[in-house]
Amino acid sequence: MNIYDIAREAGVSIATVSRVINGSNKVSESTKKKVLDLVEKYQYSPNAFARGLGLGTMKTIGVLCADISNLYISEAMAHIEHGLHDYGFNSLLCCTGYDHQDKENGVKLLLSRNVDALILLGSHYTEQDDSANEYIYQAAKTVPIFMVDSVLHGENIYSIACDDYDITKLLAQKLLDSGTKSPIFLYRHDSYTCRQKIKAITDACREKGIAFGDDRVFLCPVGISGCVKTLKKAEGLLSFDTVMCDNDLLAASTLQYAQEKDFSVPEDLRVTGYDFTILSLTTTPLLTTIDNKVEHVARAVVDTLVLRLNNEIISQKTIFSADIISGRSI
Amino acid sequence: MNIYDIAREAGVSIATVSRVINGSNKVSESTKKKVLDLVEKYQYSPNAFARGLGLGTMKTIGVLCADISNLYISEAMAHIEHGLHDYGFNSLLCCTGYDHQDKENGVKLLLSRNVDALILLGSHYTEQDDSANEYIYQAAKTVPIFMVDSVLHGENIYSIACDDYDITKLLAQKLLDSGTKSPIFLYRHDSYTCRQKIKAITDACREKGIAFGDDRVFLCPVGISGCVKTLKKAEGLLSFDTVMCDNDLLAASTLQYAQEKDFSVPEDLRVTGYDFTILSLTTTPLLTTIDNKVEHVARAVVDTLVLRLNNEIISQKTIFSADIISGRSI
DNA sequence: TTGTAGGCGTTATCAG
DNA sequence: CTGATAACGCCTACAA
Repeated sequence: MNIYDIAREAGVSIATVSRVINGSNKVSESTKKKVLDLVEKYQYSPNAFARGLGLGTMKTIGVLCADISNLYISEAMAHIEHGLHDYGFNSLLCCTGYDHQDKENGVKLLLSRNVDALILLGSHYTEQDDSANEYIYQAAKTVPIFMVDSVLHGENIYSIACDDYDITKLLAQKLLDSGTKSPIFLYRHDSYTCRQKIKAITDACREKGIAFGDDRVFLCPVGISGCVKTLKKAEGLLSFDTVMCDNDLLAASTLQYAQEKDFSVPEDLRVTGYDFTILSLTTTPLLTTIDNKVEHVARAVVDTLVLRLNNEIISQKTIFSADIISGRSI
Repeated sequence: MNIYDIAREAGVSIATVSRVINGSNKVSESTKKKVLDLVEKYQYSPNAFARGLGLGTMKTIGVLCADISNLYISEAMAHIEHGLHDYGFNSLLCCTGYDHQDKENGVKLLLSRNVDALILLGSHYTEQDDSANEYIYQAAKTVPIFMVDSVLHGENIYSIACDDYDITKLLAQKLLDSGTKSPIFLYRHDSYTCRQKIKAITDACREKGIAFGDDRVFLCPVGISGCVKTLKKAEGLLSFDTVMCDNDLLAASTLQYAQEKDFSVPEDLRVTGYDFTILSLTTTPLLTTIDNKVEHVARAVVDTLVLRLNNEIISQKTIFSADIISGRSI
């Protein structure tokens, strides 16, 4: 069933049918009704590919993320999808994992699907070595790119994130002011925000005359057990009274470690998370964490994107300020 | 840059370019190289819409879910996306929420985008009143439909799920055999699996001569606080020594309630979750929960789908058996 | 091995 | 208000 079939049966031309479908007002009520009745009767719906070919768009946004099962990412995705949906856009999802080549392939793949824009969700898409970001600059020549939770400067690239440096520094200062003498930092994957956080903690420590070097930063293997193992190994290398984590899962894992060691939190060990996910509300004790405003960020991404696709002038960088959520873990 | 541009510059016809692009072997090495060089030079990639129009497919699978930020759903989605990706399919995601009309609209929307198949992810897509499932039967006339975690019988509809009834009954029996006298059940949204679980608990209780009626089944409002409130209200209505939950989040929330009331788990109150999500591993005590094999299910969905699209004969119903994961909450 | 030409189903631009 | 027709860009018989 295509537009010709409808046109034939209605006794009109395909142009008229098209007009009716697309709500042109230059159609008489009688013919409009005739056509709409047939559309209803046959449940006709125009072929999306043909339409896409003609219009040059299928109103689809490509969304890349490293891992949709990540708590923060999936929540961000929920908001983004919802927002895009409201504007009539669909989301083509591509989970790339953390490998650089796979990310590059993911971008290429979505571009080959003629998406209208690309959202790079999560701070794993900005590499420290800027030449590794070349594929993003290249992609930006084809469609506008929206970086969520990382900042990258370039034409047709828009960044929406939180002030992770500021809030982490504030949190570190708060910890140092209230008794922390020897913090360590845990992360699972390198990322833009991760680097910001490490820098913030380093700066806060320096200002208080406390040592914080690379030796106090630990990369954890996968899983809760990976984190626990890392902490046990760390014990042998240095002493620590505070564990600041790149995300809530690492923090929750640290709580499990504390339990195993029979440390009480926060008396024996202080722990902080990040992202203010549901995990921070279900642990014992509740986690002190950072609310990085996933909903605001998501809304900003969608709004910015839609404006950009309407060729309006928009800001290349939007930064929200995060909040410290006080749990019972510090 | 389109196929004509490439053809012109290469001094060949578009047919030849097309052959090269699509890896036909009936092209001489020299012309192949000439074309590929230009493809590389201009980074040419065929227009996906035109291709889709001609071939009748863009190798896209529509995936509907109620809420991608749900822990179980997002994990399932991660596996499904990954599997589809490996087979060269892309995932068009649509989060519908729990409202019936929105689900129906979601299906219609994805169908209008000419997806090759539809995955209905999560047990919220099968309504008790079968006439409410009519939209699914209708959709199945257009594309094959894959129900994940719920079972629906119909032409071109394929169901992949776990034996939620069996495992829940087993869990309930285990509880009843080890001291539980007055269980209650908590859920957040009605669903196929939810109904299975209630039935299983009811049957297990009846067999032990224990009362379990509708008065022991509670619908919780949103959030941890919603669950806590529900439990506090329940206290006034009846007594209970065990809280069986429709998912881990409700179980984790119940632990928070227990903490507030200064109940120790499992001595004063026993709690069980469902889905074996990360939550069950980060609470104190660890949750006893059900592993409903998200990875197996996801793999089966993808494999079944791909076979079906290759017109192979496949089973309409695949059921995995779930496992009880022993935590410390019972 | 290569080229020609038709078809995929719309939308949009002109005429009328 | 309506219709004829040209794009849109690709794939693929069929011919050469």
